[in-house]
Amino acid sequence: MARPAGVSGADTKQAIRAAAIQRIYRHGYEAMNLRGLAADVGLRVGSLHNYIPQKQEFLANLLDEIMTELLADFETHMAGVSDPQEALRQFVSFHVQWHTARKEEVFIGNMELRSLAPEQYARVAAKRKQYEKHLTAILSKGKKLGVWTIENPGITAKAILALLTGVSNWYRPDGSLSQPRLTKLYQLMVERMLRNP
Amino acid sequence: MARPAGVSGADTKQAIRAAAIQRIYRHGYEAMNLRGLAADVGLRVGSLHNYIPQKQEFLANLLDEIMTELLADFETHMAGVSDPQEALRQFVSFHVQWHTARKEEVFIGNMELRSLAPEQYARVAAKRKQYEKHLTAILSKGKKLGVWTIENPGITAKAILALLTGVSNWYRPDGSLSQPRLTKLYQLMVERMLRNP
Amino acid sequence: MARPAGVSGADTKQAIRAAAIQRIYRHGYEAMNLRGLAADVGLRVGSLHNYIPQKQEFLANLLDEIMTELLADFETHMAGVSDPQEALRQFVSFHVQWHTARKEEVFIGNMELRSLAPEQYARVAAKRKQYEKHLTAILSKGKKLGVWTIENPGITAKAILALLTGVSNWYRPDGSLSQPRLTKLYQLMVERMLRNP
Amino acid sequence: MARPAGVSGADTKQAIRAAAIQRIYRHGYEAMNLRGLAADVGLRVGSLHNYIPQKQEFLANLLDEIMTELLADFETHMAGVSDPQEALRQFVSFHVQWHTARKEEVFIGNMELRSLAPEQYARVAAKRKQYEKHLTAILSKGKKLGVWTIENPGITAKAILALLTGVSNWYRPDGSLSQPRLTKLYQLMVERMLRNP
DNA sequence: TATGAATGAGACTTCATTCAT
DNA sequence: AATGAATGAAGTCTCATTCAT
Repeated sequence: MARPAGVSGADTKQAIRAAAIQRIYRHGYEAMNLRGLAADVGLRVGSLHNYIPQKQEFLANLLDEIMTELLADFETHMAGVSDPQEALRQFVSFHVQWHTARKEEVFIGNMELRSLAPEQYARVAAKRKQYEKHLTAILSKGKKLGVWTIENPGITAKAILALLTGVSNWYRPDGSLSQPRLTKLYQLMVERMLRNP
Repeated sequence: MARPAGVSGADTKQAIRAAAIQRIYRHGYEAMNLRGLAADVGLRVGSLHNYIPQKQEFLANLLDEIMTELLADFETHMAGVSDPQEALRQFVSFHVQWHTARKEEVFIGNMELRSLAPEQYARVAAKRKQYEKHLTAILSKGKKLGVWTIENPGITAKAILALLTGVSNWYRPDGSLSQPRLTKLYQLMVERMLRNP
Repeated sequence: MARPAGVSGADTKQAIRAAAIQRIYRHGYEAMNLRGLAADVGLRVGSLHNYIPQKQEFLANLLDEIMTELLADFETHMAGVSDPQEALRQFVSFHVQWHTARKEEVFIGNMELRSLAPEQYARVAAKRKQYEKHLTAILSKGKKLGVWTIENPGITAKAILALLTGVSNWYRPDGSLSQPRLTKLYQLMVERMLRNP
Repeated sequence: MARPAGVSGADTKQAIRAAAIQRIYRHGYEAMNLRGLAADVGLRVGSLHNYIPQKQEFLANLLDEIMTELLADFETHMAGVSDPQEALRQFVSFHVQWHTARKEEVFIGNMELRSLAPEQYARVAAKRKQYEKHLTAILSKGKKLGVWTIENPGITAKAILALLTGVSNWYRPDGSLSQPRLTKLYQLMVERMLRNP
């Protein structure tokens, strides 16, 4: 069959992206086969190749897009904030929100780096590092201003990121904990960790 | 061909286990192919089936063994400790040590659950949950005794686990940070998080 | 989309033909894919089907056209020649010229017969045979008149054809050898082969 | 099924080689699909990959082997011959014999070079060139000694090769022409081409 | 006339697995 | 215990072809 009436390529592309994210999240990139992905969006496997010429490139682009969006959203969120204590609160609220709202994406963004070719890896890992550096910078600034006691801002940043990212492992939007309450909890934990004695 | 002189089946089995852990850690279970695994230990793929009759079962057993060892080691480590503050310190030191010394194993123990069949999954996940419950119990006890301010021990346990487990993402044994210093750092962070105001 | 200004269907058809000859010459009919052919002439593969409804038929027509042109040009070239020695000289000059000027076409005309369906094959091969018969007739006539010593005109014709056609394997129009000189060389070689002792 | 009783890999390898030569000869490398090749030798397509890991490499090796054997046989045949007239006679008899006895192989050795990757091409083409140089050397020597009138030994070598190789296009071992007679015919044609006037 | 979307057949290749030796 | 030979299912990808727009 040729092109069905009223079908737009852009819609299909979005559907494929969404389906791929779910499959990669649940079973990993290697286990995501194109046959299943095609079925998810109502295509035959041959048709998928109009949208995914190479599975490997598709993954690299997907991860790159995710990290790019994360960074862009982050910069929007943090615009105009300079006080480190406020910046940290905003960082936590941003991170918790993104990592609960788009947990599948951040999960594969962290996990499937290992499935990339070296050059692709470098491209995406650099963006991941950049995000981490934003947090390190906030901590360093607070340390310099004396608002927190931090011995090693680099390690502390990694620890905070691990702590916060862990939320995506268990949070359920339909659970008993509201987003604002959740954010508050994590802000408290992080602030206590840095508190002057 | 007959068995080459000086080679014991038990040695080969250990070598296969070690090679498999490295491969799964680096590229995931789905991407670990038996041909490559066989090559790692100097066998042909046909011979591997003397040790690994089924790839899927092999993974399930591997994950089960890892969790079993973790729990056994944990119980040994914690024997005779009952004070919650001391218990928490010991939990942190144990966890950090295990998750740096055997980071590949804990990583695949967390990640590759998704590659298990439902029944296998249940078996392993139960042990993982059991480990988490040990921490929750410590926190609950401390809360009851009033040594910490904890609103939700369940969530706090998850947060602490995420925080601590994160160490396996970046720690290098040949880096500048010694194990005791690392442990001390994480103990401090965790204690501050729970400290009464 | 509508037809771009200044583009005529006949031009496109010629461009496709030229591009196809180059691709078939260089990598063979089976390796010529329509996507690449379309790209060569600035079209998408879907548009190509306005000009090439069936790849297989396209090849058959192409080969048929080539042989038809060869025969027509040959008959024009040979008009009015009847003396066998002069006829042979004209045959050589014609063949060398055609097989250097249009070497891609004669090459695929010889090689890609095997890619035709039986019925298509018969149609084209008959024309090829007809060309060979012209040479055989010249040789037979010369033998009867006693101007050459030829034992087997059929085999000799095949040998001369192979000898002459070989020129297309190595001749470069921008090389050091001029067309007239080249023709003279081959005329000499052929005449010597047939010379009375 | 596993290994059938009494099957040797070496036999299978030879059978595959023979079947591949026939298929490539008849329809070209691109049109030779592994499914059909497997069927020819009574295997499933998956089994074929024990012998042909990569189709492309297989072709390159095949062509390389053919040229290597041709050169080796040639050197054996020409051992101890130094007089150029005798050498030319021996060249013709060798070439005609090889190109009738193994015409499929020489055909694909000539034709399928174009299906090779550049590096593979260079490897095989060098051997082809080497063979041609043997003939050029014979002609040059005869020219220097004054036994033949040759203006351009390079072109003459190409012409002779084309003439001789053409035999593989039409010779049938079960035809009316015996091998010795055939050889004699071609020796005569070649000698006449070079004869002093 | 040109395009983009879709198809289905078939290509090469990978892989876990089986089993006679 | 190890190997080589074979299998079949499944994987990614290519391609000629169709057709609504």
